[in-house]
Amino acid sequence: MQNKDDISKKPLTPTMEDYLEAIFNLGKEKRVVRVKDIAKRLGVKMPTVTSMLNTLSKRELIDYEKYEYLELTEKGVDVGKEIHRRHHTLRSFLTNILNIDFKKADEEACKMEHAVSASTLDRFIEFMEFIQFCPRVGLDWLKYFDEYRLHGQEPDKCLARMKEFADGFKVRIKTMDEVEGKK
Amino acid sequence: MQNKDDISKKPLTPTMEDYLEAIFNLGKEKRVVRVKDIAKRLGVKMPTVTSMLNTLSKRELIDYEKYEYLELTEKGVDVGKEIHRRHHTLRSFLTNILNIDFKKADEEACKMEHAVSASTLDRFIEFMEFIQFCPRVGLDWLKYFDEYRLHGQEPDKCLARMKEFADGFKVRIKTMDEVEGKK
DNA sequence: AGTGATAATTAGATATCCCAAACATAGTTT
DNA sequence: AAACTATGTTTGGGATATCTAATTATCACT
Repeated sequence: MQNKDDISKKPLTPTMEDYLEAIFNLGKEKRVVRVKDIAKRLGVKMPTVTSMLNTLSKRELIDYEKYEYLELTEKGVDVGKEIHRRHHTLRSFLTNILNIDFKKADEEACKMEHAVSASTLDRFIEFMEFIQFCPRVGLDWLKYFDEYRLHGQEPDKCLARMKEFADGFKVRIKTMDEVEGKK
Repeated sequence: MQNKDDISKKPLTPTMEDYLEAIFNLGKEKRVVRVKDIAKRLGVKMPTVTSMLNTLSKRELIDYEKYEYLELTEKGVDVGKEIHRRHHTLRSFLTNILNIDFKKADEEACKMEHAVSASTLDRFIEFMEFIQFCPRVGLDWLKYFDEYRLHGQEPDKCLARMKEFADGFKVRIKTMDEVEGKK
């Protein structure tokens, strides 16, 4: 009993998290999850997968009998889903905000997902929501980031962009006033 | 010779990077870098440090003879400096943009620094510069992020904040026009 | 110079994660 | 059903990074 408790308290390694995420994703994509597919997805060989499956099974994160189909337990699903959420969020930040190409963003999100706590991840989400919704700077604003990146902050251009930006802003506010029927 | 080349090509592990960063930082803080200090900084025991020093020495990242003072080689300095740069940049993003408290930001930056490539890091830097300098949304803008986080996007408040924001914007543009002596 | 405290190293063990080679099972084809 | 092919597992071993306990070196002080 002591034993069991210890196991459930021991934190998962990043590697374990990767396996659980992969199994979670494969489970959605295919009828059954195969050792071969996990190996391919994670870039490791099959024996490595088998041994990790034994570890995850001992930790009660998957149901697994050798040569049989495998399934995540409830606990395993929770972890898999959470890691997937982190991956998706971070990749979204890297592609949509920083404008990094998908492949690279995906790779780096995969490493970052183990470094970032749930609460920090929530901040990322809030920040992205903020940019999109309120104040209505909106995604257009990020176009200026693109220009900034490509042309630098040459004062003239910067000023011109600022005006354009402020004008668009006024129009939006006016529109919203009308829509909401307020002064 | 083959051997040497192989060593120089093998990528550094995240752990090695942590040691190099720690040594780099300690080198700036103290006259000499001690095993004890590295151990304390990284939260490991001294024998662990000794064995890593041997590894780093073989890799020609530090100059090290047992019981003697140790120093980073040129190569080691490069790595240490780069990791420090990543750490600093990511922590700055987490504290200044996402408004995460220093301690937590520092911890997570320490893990993130190994996940992020140099080019992605550059994007983080550019993004932070963009927010500060051009278009002059500026750091004030981030105050609205705070409010957003705390109060959510209630339409009324959001509109009010938008107006405030646009007004501040006009003033700034006017000021800049005058400063730059343009129409 | 001798001694005691502090620092550093060696020795030996453990845990994690990975592999290749050999073996075993399951599935498919003839 | 026998043989062949896919897939999965076991065995045994290597690399990395960590620890404790025991040993050795260095430093500072009297």
